[in-house]
Amino acid sequence: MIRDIPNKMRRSRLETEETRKRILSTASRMFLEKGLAAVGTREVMAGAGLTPGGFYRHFESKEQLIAEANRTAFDRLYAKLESETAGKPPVKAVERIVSLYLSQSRRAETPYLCPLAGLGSDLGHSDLHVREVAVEGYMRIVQLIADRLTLVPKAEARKIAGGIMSTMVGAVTLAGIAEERGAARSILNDALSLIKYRLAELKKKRG
Amino acid sequence: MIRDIPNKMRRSRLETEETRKRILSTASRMFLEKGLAAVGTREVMAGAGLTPGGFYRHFESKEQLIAEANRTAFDRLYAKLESETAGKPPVKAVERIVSLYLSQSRRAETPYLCPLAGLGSDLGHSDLHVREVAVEGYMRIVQLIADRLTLVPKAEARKIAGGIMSTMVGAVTLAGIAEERGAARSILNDALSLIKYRLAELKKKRG
DNA sequence: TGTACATCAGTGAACGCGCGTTCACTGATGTAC
DNA sequence: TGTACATCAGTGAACGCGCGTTCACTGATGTAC
Repeated sequence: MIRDIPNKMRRSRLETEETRKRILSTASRMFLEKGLAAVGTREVMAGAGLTPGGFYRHFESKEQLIAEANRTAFDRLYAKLESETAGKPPVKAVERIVSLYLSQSRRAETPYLCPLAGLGSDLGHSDLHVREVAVEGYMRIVQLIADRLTLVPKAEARKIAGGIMSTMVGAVTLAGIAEERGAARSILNDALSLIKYRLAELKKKRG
Repeated sequence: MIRDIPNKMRRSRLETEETRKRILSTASRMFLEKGLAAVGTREVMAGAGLTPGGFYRHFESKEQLIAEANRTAFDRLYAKLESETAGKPPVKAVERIVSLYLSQSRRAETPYLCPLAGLGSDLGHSDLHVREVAVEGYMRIVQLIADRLTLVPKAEARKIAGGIMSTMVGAVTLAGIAEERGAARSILNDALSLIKYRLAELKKKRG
């Protein structure tokens, strides 16, 4: 993982850009797994194969790192949900999104993807810029879902997508608390049932 | 708020018990408002009119305080939801619970009541004991809701209550991020719509 | 009921640690001529 | 194209702060007789 570039070298612009992306990717993963307060700038830099001081060549502060790492996470999540639903019929696409979203967990095979689910309350206590990034990410994903609910008018699709999003965020958050207990599974199942109930009604309308 | 007991006095057992309750009540409020990491033991003690050192006469560690403060918050929430729905018909009672739950916010008039909503992801990153208290609190509230869905079999009522709980927790968490933006209101409205949609079906069945 | 003493709630200073951040330094990169 | 120099990515030690926690101390409470 750590590249074998000799130390104390100035890097080319390309390498600098790659380093920055590596820090963001590392930070994004660590924040989602452990929470914002529990991950320090040293730990992120070490994870990216660097020493503490270099951090401030790329970011002004930890807050800025948090904001950008979350943007990175939202980008990755959005791209995944988009590619996994490409070409699928409307309701099936949404069901796929819900299935993917609800499978986020602390387990290594299905790591957290969405800052809203992995860091929800942390984000609520963060500064304005971090919250803006989070709200923007929320809006984008709600829109992605709404765009796949083509059976109903756009305004209604957006409302339904918003409701689904709240349910998914709550379920993943709660399952994260109840992990390693049977409770986690039933929390996710109950949330899935509620969402499917609403989607079933849409199918009925069409049919 | 601070009682005028002279300093450096040993307190009677009654006073000691009152002090402990005051610390828990203060901590509970502060944690819900600011998050677990952002509130220190000093700040809690000062809020309760005490000095830092006294903390360890009542609690073994900050983790223990967190666990007990959350239990206190769940007790208060449960009591409120119970008293506010006493004597109400089934679906109306659940609608009342949903309305109360969704009105939690950072505003002083409607402070956070539920650790799951105010501290969700923080709890997921806490130690086992804290998570156990949270899961227990979750279970109690789900059961409270299920007990008010008498129109359907108990197992189904529990599933529906679980789904509603995820939706509410997610919505309040997201609204907390989007605060001071129009988004917060629409997040809560969309969640309410999804829940009402499910409850409407129950009423239909009965009628 | 009165006296002597151990208990322990609360004080406030101090400890040690980890954190975000700063800084002097290094030396290849990129640029100016 | 070649040379001289400013730039700046990365290093690793250090700073300062706030945190959780500890501790010697105080003196009223509660208890033993």
